Amino acid sequence: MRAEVGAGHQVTGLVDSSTLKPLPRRFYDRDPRRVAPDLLGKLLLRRTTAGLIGGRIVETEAYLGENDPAAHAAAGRTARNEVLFGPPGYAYVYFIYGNHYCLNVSCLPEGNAGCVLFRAFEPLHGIGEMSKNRGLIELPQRPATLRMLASGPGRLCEALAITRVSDNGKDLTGASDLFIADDGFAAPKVAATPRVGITKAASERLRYVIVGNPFVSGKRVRS
DNA sequence: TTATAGATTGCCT
DNA sequence: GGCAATCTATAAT
Repeated sequence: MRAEVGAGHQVTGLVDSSTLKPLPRRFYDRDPRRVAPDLLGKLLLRRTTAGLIGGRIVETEAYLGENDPAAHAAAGRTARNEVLFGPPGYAYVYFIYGNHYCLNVSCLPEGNAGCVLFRAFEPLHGIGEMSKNRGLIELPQRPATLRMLASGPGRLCEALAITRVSDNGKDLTGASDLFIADDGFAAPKVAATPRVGITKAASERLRYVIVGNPFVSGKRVRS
């Protein structure tokens, strides 16, 4: 039997949003292989006119910059990826497969193009608003349908209404509407697995998940 | 200028 | 489990 959703995960409950402050820039001024696992358990949030929406990050991937063949930065600096080469803590949003956006945060100092891809979060705030953004008519009640909100990088962006035009280059550490916060929750157990959906450097274990969390994308988490 | 692969998702069998 | 959708960046003519 699968554990009840939320049990063991929504430990801290819903924190007063006014107390949540963005993680500082220095958090991102490190190797993405450290930033990515450290982001697990943090909150990815957006302030909207309908209130606070988002949830707890449960899955991330590290991309290492120009020397990582799977990274967008591998081709060098272009108009598309220039945010990656800038200072840490900024949103890099790109459009993929003609259908979906993906959200990353730049890491390391200016000139270094490392980043972390956000792949999934556990919905906590604004379930109704995020359902609307995802085009879901009825509010999800069961784990299986709650997973449809933000388990996967494309779904995650749609749930938060993230697009390249509106969010690429946005400072995630400042007073912008999009930010990442620490509410004190600590991920019980973290695992590193191969990255998803890539063909180059596919054997590198640079995908990080909260072990056993039902909101991780894909079918099953390897431990 | 044309071709192709892509850090995905959802619908079909 | 297979594959179409749909568009963009980049490689190939």
